[in-house]
Amino acid sequence: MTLAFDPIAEARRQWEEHDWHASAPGMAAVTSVFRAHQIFLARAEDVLAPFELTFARFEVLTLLLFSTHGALPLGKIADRLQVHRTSITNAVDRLEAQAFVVRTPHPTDARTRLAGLTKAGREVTRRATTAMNAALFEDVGLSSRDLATLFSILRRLRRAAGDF
Amino acid sequence: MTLAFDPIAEARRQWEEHDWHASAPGMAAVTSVFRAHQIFLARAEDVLAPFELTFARFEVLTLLLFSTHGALPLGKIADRLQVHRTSITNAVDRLEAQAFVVRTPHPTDARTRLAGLTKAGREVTRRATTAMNAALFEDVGLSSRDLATLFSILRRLRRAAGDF
DNA sequence: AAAGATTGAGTTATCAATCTTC
DNA sequence: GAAGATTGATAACTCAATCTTT
Repeated sequence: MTLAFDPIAEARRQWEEHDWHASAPGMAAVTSVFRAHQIFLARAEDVLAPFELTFARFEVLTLLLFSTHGALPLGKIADRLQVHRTSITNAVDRLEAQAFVVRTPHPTDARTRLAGLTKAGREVTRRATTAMNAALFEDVGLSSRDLATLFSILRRLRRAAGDF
Repeated sequence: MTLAFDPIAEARRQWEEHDWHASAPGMAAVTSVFRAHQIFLARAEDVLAPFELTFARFEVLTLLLFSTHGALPLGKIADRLQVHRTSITNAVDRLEAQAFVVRTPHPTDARTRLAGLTKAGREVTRRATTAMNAALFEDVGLSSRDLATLFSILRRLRRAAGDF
């Protein structure tokens, strides 16, 4: 669906017309981020579909792959991924049903459960990551300079939001 | 939940360690966009909650408010908002239940249905927009220069994705 | 009482299939 | 047959409430 005009620039024009000058740049920027997210998410899901993975589950898998012991408490995963704990319960349920992950008891705290990669999980994560690199991350559709600027600006935003 | 380090910079470091140098900047940029989306969405939903609106429904309302006749075919709304038609059916169902919107038949094409704002819908949209401007768009947490740069870079991305 | 995890309810999104009208 | 919209199924997220363990 290609439009004959930039819909966000059009919205910004509307904002200006209503004398919301102070809000127009912020509105345009925020809306642009929403649309960029939508574009990237669609591409990512396309890449991951053959592996029977969603982006949410892919994030859990990569986090486990890069963690020191290949296993993490569910709450820790939620903190790192900045989502609700129940989302992780759900994601791990599905990953466990796919035999990519197993829940194991915490060695010293019986309340805590660890999610750990299985052999199959480690394998699919490697293959899916390779696919994501090739199909999305290596060619986002922006110049190196733009990528660096984008990261830099959004890092300030994340900093201001208290991420780190 | 504040971490002692920047989780995305940490992920980029992992990518470098695995010799995925060509993918690291793209991964960091894409992941940053995802997190920025998450931050903005949470803020927006907080602002809209008192009006009993979600961001998805707010988008439909503002589109109708700014359309010439205050009413649009459902398919047109889906095209402009770049979402699936069924999402609009669902959103309009709820907006209609809230009496913010009414479905009316298309004057010449019986297949098409128009979604139009009610008086209450027009009012809540105005109030919600004012709140969104004050609480989010007027102070995104970035400088004017950053906002402009962000918009400019993401416009190139949207252009490359075929949005306009 | 507090922390970790899960269950159930409610919302939103997509997809496939269906229905009506052109 | 194609276009516009809806219905039913599925996935994911959040929230409130609950259960177990500390």
